[in-house]
Amino acid sequence: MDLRQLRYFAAVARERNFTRAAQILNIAQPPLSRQIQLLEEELGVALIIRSSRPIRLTDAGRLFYEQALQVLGRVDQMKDATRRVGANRNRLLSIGFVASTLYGGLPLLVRKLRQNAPELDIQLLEMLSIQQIPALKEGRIDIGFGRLLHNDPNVTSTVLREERLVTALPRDTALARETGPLTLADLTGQKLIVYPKEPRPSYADQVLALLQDRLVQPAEVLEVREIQTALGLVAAESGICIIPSSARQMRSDVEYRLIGDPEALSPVILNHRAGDNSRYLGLVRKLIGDMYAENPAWLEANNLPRRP
Amino acid sequence: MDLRQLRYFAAVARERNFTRAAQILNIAQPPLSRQIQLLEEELGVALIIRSSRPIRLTDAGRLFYEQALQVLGRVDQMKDATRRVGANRNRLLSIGFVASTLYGGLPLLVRKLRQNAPELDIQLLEMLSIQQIPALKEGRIDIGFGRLLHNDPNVTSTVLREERLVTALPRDTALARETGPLTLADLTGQKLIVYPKEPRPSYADQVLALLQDRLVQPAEVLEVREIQTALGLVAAESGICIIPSSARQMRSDVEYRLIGDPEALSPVILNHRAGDNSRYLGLVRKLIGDMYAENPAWLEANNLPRRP
DNA sequence: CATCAACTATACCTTTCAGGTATGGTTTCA
DNA sequence: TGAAACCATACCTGAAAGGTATAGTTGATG
Repeated sequence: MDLRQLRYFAAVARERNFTRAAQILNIAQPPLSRQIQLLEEELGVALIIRSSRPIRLTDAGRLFYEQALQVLGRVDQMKDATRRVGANRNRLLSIGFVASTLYGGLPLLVRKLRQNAPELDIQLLEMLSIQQIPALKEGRIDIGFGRLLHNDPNVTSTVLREERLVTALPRDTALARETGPLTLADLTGQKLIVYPKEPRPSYADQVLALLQDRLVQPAEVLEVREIQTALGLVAAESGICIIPSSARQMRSDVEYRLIGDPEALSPVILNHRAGDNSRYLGLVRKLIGDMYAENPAWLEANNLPRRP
Repeated sequence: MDLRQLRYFAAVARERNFTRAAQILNIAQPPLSRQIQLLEEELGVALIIRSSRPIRLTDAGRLFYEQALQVLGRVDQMKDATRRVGANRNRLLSIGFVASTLYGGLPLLVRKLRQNAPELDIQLLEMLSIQQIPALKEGRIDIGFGRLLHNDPNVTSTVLREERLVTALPRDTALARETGPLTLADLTGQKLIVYPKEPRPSYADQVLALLQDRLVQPAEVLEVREIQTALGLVAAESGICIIPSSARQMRSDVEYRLIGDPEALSPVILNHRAGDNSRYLGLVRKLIGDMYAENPAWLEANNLPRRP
């Protein structure tokens, strides 16, 4: 399979006609026919129903068509972005982040970065904590914001803050009617939703370890792929979920209650390559320090007293 | 450019060594070298710094590397999904939706669909109202949930409900301290954020027309790409935004106030191909009817009295 | 129902280009 | 400085993309 075949297929799918598609592609009809056949053979799936005029797509073909358009669009964007960075001599700063840090200061940091270094091309990539390590080592990202400590000597980690945890609860439930913080023990017998399901170890393991250390037994544990799914299930009254405090902002139709236990914390960790002394990393560190020095409301609400 | 070149580049970028990458790819080093050169020529950008051992990537090369991995991953998923639909004889139902319908019943509809038709492979595709029309006509999607009426005779639209609008306001502002509904006239002189910026016409034009009909003049109009961006800016106190009522759930760190003017409504529209009498469309209609007949809290809170 | 135009598949041929081997040039390290 | 490792260039081969010609299929029309 290659991009050429995707382009060919998209043209046929759009036109519903091999002959016209071939004209548009500026090739002859028989090689177009053969390329589509090769594609179908590789996939082992019929994409086109040829015993009708105009031809029709199978369900698999319809799915493939939409996906092919998306991939081709992605490739075009990729070319544009690469040319932009290369042609303008822009410097690239790639930032990996776990979804739950999106509401905990990251947007503000990016805005300040853009103000302080307008020549920077900033690429934001959502990825799990454990995925940031190889990405840093391979140079795919320059810094990562995660929540999991690791022991790779090639990657340096700085705990920026310890963020408090909250329980996300369906509305109109007994726990939701409590007004003060809950304890981990209060969660005994609840149906617990954890994320991310894989790869492991992940934030899910942090939550489960926290409960186990307190000998708290949930009624059931449901593992899901990502935090948005988890919160959606909470909203649908399918269970409760423990999330970092700042991630409350992600969803307004559930209740959130702080967890009062002192160990109910999740670190926000800055990862970068060991020995990296690039000036943009220095700038990032400075901007984070400035942000924390302002001690804004969002920082105070979600975290322990700031480390010196 | 083709996928082969992306795979080759990713191997070189990973290994930092043409010779080793060639071994891994099971080809000889010189053709690998040449393919990378062809890629660089096509892009017009140097991706690799060869005057160092190990070789290094340029910034453009680093960006390209990460993007290439993502595209290759997407292609693998696409193959898997296509094979799954084709091999299992699953039927495919593709649903296009605007982001703001995500909290207005769509997840529940999808869940009910899955229960009622387990043989269905459901593809959810976020796309703007105006993009749903060609997607329906081309068979890329089967149904669409949008908010814009159109006049294409090949696409049938059904207004499911008229959803009330709310103003999203930064916290601790004068308007946010009002407790009852606002009027459109109350928004005079505010800095207004509208979305989506393009393509037009869009929901942004609906909002602007509403204000103009009431001769309401915002201080400024800021156009952004999508609702999440808009709400983020509201949270950052950069302005206010008019959104459909159910989309309140998307963000909890801003205030929302209903707009009391009777014309402050946004239709939720079901689009499908004219004459489409497939049984899944019938099932969707039935399930929607059932959902509305239950008159759940979310429906009552956000909408006008249900149509018969 | 038969015919015909439009369209897709198959057969065979030509051209292009991907990949191979051999060798030259460059970088790094002892 | 020399040698090893590694990347680039040159030239060759064969695989595959694309071409023309023709056979087979569908659907509309009389």
